[in-house]
Amino acid sequence: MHNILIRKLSHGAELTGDDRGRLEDLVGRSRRVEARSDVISDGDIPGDVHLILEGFACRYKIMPDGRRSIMAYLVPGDFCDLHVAILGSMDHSIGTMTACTLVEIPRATIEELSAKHPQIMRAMWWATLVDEATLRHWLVNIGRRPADQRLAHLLCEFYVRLNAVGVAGDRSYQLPLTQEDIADTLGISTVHVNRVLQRLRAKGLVTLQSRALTIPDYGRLEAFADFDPAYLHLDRPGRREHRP
Amino acid sequence: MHNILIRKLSHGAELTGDDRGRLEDLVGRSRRVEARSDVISDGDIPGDVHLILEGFACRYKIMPDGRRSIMAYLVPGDFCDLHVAILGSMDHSIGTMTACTLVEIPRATIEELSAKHPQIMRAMWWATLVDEATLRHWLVNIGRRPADQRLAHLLCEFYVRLNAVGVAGDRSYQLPLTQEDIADTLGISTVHVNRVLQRLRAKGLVTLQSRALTIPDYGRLEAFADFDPAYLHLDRPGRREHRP
DNA sequence: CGCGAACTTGATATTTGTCAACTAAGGTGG
DNA sequence: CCACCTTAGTTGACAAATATCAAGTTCGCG
Repeated sequence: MHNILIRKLSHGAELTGDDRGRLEDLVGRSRRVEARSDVISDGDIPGDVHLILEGFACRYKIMPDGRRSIMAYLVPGDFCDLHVAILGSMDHSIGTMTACTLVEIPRATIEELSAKHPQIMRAMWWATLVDEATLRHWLVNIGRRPADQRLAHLLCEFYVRLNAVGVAGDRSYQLPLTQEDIADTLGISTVHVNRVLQRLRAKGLVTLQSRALTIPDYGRLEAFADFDPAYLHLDRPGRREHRP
Repeated sequence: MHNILIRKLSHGAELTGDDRGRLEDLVGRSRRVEARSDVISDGDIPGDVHLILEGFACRYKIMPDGRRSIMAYLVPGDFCDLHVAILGSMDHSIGTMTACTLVEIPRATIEELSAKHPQIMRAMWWATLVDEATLRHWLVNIGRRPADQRLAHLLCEFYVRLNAVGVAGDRSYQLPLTQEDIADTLGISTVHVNRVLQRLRAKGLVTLQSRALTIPDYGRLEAFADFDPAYLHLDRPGRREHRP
């Protein structure tokens, strides 16, 4: 059941057979969370580390004036709160976009794994580093690109990440976000998202209707957005495995 | 000589005497880098991990159109490129603001430490997590706050971080940044930085002349910026140690 | 003293935000 | 199956924030 976890961590370090065995024996409770609800809230000190098995979620923070800022999206295989195992309490919330299935791994298990299985700790550290690289790219994206490129960049990132976990088609994927979600991600207003989206449509770069995003020519979108997937550290550069 | 490293890592994990001994024996070459030059460049695969002993540096990236984005500042005790030990090549550059003294720790040493000293690896992981939390806060700052609050927030962060490493005064510190640096950090134009700075001055929140920043009333600046230093995970919440 | 970099200022253009109304879509109960 | 109702998406007019350009001015330094 945790193939997805092993697959993810294998990217980050050379796991031994023992490491893998240990990970396979991990039987966290699995938990179902409905769409548009919180998995963990700002200030919580969760006793378990949550891993997404299925669904689509985000990290977000509500500011004192009520505005929301979305700082990351989480797809299957991503950890929600690995950092609390080390850092203490949550300084933001995790909310679902779609219904999600999560595994809850007791914090003590993480502690034990990291004490006794250096390669597993290393792989988790690696996962943290990839998240950090992603955040740096988001910062560049929001800080120095105009709204239309920002949006295009986000859509490219989704395309690559969703393909990597096998939940996207050849030139389209399900994007369970409202325009308000996108606005809170890119730091622009909802109305502006709407207009920018129309501009991208007019340029023939994307189509988005009833949560289905289509990219007629991915290369063109990538060029427009100045997107380079290297920072995601997914090894399949294209989208599907090579099958002879 | 590496007191500063031990001090930093001690925040992140319970180091054993053996761990500390191992860290004390670390004699990396020390390297001097002049102001306004690159320590490591985008695309490099450094053989050493660099740690700042003294001085002030930043992570930045140049975009295809020549614009620059500054994604982080580094002060004494910070790692420049811990991630390349795990991740591969640099996806951004490190540049100095002032002259800096760095230690170069061979990548192999880091590998060995992380294989044999779980607490040290854990502490380095912790350092990564703090950097990540900082990036999330920067993202919120840039994405959802107006320019004057953004700048105030940045100045608060410097105040707390510089105090924690003992290079700031009671209500002032040296800020070796030009207005252009600040612009590239906050994602606004240089001219706008100038105007916003004047507004902060007019409100009596800060003074900045010839690289010296003064904060007459830190509490007021903090409130204005909606700044909460918790994400930095430095234990001294105020600024100087309690001396009876 | 002079030179270059950093800072400052004003005028103007562009991007983005806000407000308010309206339309379309999806879900629910009758 | 339809009427209704709520939420998401769309539009226009206007306001505010920020960018750009161009011309000074000041500052630090050789």
